Amino acid sequence: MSQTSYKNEARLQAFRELSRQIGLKLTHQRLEIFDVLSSMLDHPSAEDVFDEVKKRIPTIAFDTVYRTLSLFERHGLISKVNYLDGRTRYDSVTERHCHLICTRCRKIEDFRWPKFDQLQIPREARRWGSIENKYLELRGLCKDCLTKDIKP
Amino acid sequence: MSQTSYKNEARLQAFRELSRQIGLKLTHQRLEIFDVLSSMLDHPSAEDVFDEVKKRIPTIAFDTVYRTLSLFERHGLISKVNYLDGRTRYDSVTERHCHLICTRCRKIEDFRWPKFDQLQIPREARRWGSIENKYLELRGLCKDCLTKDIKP
DNA sequence: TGCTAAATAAGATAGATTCTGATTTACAAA
DNA sequence: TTTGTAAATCAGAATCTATCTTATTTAGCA
Repeated sequence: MSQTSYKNEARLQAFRELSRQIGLKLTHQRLEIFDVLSSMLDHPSAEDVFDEVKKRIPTIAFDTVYRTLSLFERHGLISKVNYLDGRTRYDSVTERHCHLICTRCRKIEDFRWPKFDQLQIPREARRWGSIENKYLELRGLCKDCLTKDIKP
Repeated sequence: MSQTSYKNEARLQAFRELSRQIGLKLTHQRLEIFDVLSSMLDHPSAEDVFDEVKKRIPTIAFDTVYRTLSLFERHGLISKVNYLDGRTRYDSVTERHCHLICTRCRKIEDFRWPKFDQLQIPREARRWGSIENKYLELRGLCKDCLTKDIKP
């Protein structure tokens, strides 16, 4: 029925497969939401995703997008960025990585840091309980904002 | 005028000194807010701090506490924890440390990890811009929640 | 093809954060 | 010490993100 040409058929196929394994129903909305997020590389908020999906499914409700992103994240199909500008931002990349965050323009970039990934968690932390996730943000000013800073 | 006996005179003295350097006015409210936060070791939210401060200054406005914590954080006098349960949580400890966060009971504990602090930031990240802050959370289940999990 | 549990739409609600405008206060300078 | 002024505070309203409710629709199975 939908005439959408998916931007990323391979990732979408993997998504279908994973959803089936997890037991999530494959609705038209979910496929579009995932496809839209995959094509947005700037870590959009739920509202940003909603605005894009709306172009494909005009009747979609914000709540559906919001709830669906949250669902995907809970099941590890996507990841989210915590940086507190009040709104959660999402990322279709789930491989281990951290984020470079510009505290001025709020741009978020993915970043891989194998040395950090390999670092063993100290015994003291392991005694605390069971650690399931390491979440790292590197914050500062991106190059653009730095140069703007010099000549404002 | 105030009969409050500050819990931590030494830290408060350092706070006064730093405030002066930064150019922040030393109001009765600010001193109480800082002192209250220093005495709370469980990473309280703005509202938690407000509830405590209210016992000392019954007329204080929530907005004042909220804005003041935000101000302190911006100037590095205190730090904040990002974990998304919707509300920001604060910490009077500003020395480099990271957080152990229980995703079930939402308890937050400070944790020092020198090996991580010493890790050099890769060139790729330094090219991105100027990194001013490394923010790390270790998330999982604390011992209490783990044992509850076994016998519910 | 029909059944049923799950998903969606739409709008209301909750809850955290921020803003506005009037009043008060810290602190510097006279 | 007194006074002037910019900054801080109070009180409550407004905003904005996130969540809930209920009726309707749909995916996936028998």
